[in-house]
Amino acid sequence: MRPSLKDRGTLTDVAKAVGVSVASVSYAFSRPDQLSPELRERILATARSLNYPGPNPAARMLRTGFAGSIAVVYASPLYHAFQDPAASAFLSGVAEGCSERHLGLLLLQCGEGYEGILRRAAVDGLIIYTMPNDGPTIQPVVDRGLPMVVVDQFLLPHVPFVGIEERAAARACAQHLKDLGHRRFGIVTFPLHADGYFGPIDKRRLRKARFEVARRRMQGYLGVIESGDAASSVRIWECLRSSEDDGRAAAEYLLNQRPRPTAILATSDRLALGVMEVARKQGLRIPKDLAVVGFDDIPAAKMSVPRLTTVHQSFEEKGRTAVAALLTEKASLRNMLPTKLIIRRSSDPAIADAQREIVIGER
Amino acid sequence: MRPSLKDRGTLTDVAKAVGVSVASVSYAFSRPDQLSPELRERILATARSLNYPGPNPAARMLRTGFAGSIAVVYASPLYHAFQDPAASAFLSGVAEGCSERHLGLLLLQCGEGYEGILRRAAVDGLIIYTMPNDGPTIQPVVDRGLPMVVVDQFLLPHVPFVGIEERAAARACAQHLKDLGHRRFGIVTFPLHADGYFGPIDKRRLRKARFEVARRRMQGYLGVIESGDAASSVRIWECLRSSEDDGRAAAEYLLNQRPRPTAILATSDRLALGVMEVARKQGLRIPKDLAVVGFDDIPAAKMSVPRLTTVHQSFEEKGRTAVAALLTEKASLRNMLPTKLIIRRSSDPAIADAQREIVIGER
DNA sequence: ATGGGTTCCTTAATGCTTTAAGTATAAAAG
DNA sequence: CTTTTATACTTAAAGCATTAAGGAACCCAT
Repeated sequence: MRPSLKDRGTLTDVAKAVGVSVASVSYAFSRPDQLSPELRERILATARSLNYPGPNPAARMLRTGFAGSIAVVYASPLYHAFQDPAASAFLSGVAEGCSERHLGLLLLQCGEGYEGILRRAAVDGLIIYTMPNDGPTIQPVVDRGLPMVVVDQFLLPHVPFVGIEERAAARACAQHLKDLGHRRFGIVTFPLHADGYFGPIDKRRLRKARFEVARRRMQGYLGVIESGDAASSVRIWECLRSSEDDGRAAAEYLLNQRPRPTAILATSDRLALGVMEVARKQGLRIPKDLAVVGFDDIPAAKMSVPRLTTVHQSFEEKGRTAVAALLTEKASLRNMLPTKLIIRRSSDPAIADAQREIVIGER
Repeated sequence: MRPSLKDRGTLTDVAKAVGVSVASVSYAFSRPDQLSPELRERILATARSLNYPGPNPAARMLRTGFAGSIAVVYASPLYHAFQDPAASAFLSGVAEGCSERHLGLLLLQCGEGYEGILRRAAVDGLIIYTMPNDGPTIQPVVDRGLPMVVVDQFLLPHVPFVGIEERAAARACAQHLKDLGHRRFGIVTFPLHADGYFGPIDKRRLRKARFEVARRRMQGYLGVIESGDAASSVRIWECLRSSEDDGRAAAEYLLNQRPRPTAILATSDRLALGVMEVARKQGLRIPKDLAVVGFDDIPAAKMSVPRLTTVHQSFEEKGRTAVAALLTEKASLRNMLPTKLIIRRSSDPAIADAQREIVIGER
């Protein structure tokens, strides 16, 4: 039988068995330079024979105040993070940052029932990712007083932020379509609120939006669409999640409006891909009958037919930056990463297939 | 300025300020039923005004012996886990299991330089995922005496295992191809050893393989290929990773052998997809000139052209099962999940496009 | 008035380690 | 032979909380 944790001794037991002080045993494990090699080996050998599992992590942490890992706090169910390409890429970047520094990466969900673990998690810092702006949810986390960073969401006072210029990027998308002559728009967005609603929405719901990223992208789109003198129309559909399925549902609504929109802006590529699928099924030619623009430039965006016009941003870089900002004493409060508008065939008939894409905003 | 952790007090300080015992303060935070609502509110209010961040997780853990999270130990660089569809799906299942039970999920990398964090990580259990059988790497982890589960790798004594019948599933793939008349085979596998080699390999390297999953799948393939009286040939290429790129490299080698193999078995779908790409570029028709079979049935397998014949397994289920096995007192030592051979067009010309697939081994 | 049951709070033991500072001994320097 | 320096180990003081068991005060029924 594998010896269980309970049968095992402590530093003190090992010290007694060897006949040295506990300090020596501690040094044997964590500071070899403080001991003669012989004594160290004797201690480690005795430890092995006593099935001593090594210094208790909790006691060590209590003493040193250092946990050796950082947490990412995620608003949606945790397993979504592994299914959504954007979240997945972000976590990939965070993981890279953690690995480099030999830190563990703790994934935490927040929401009702999870306050306990959020308060008790043994970590050295927190990366808060895309949480809605609902006071109570985040308060226990903030109260811990741990180093924090917020990513792709509303700001917290004195907490470094990592993200992109959402509004400007969204404006570029809308402007691109407007320049092509479009005047009747449809917008598909992932949730603005965490209330489980999906369907068409009005301006009021928009103004009170709790999810900052969605709110800003909408502001960007609408700012452009509603500016200028040319008459323009816009319909908005809010989804429950950011998936192709949700995009399909949105398209069913938007494409049945009369007059039909000639261009659809989606706050994510997955939504846009769902829209394109329905459009194609309805016999619409993209981009001739309908222009579609996504957001994020996930890998699938350049493999769709036609290729999807979208805003490129690097989620991996975002993850790495978040870790760096978390661990830097005097990190900048605003860490804005660059974006580029990538014009592909789904919006612009002038893009030949050989040309593939035009990049705007490259550095 | 946000108050930092250092300025903050302890349970004792709060107790003194309120004029009660530390026990009462502790109860105020973790066992409300032990206190009158009035006293509890008074304590919490004082705690807030003192900027007390709540019970210290390390101290609590030291006392209770419970960390509130479990770890997944991953052999490759952590960020690979977010890029590989199989690993990602597995973690998704683990995440689901953790969320359900309100546990945190700690991602740990193993390998040189990571012994420290592996020994010190504050968790209640460990899920060991696809580690190679290289004694020293895993020993410090095993020595901790924490509850463990191994997944998709070699067995450890008295440690529950979660996985599939690798050999049988691989046999089914090879048999399927043999039944179709194939006699000249190519095999593409992800690493058998952790030594960074890639290229053609011989039987000796195969026998000493350190990665159990690859070893078993190869045994399954070869057992079928080399049985019976009909003369058959086989060439094997070992890759550095399990990516489309690696599959392409393998195909460059295998498809240039003369006589050319008529069927290629890949230990993962990503490898198989890479192979198909190169085959197509070389003007080979699949499945007419070359049959290709993958493994895992990742989402991309049914979207490729032609669709990919493969072995279906549920990684999500594997993740959920692993968590359950880890947390169950008397978990079975062998938790074998079902697989199905999914025959699609990439191997079988008889599969019409409308038919899509034949499933063998469904329960 | 007595006994039993609650409710609310306190006592006190315990969990296990890290590390600055100190001591003893031996080796090197003067 | 004394003094300095280095090495090897020990002393002892934190670090912060949980929880079983105990006690005081009160209520209710008999």
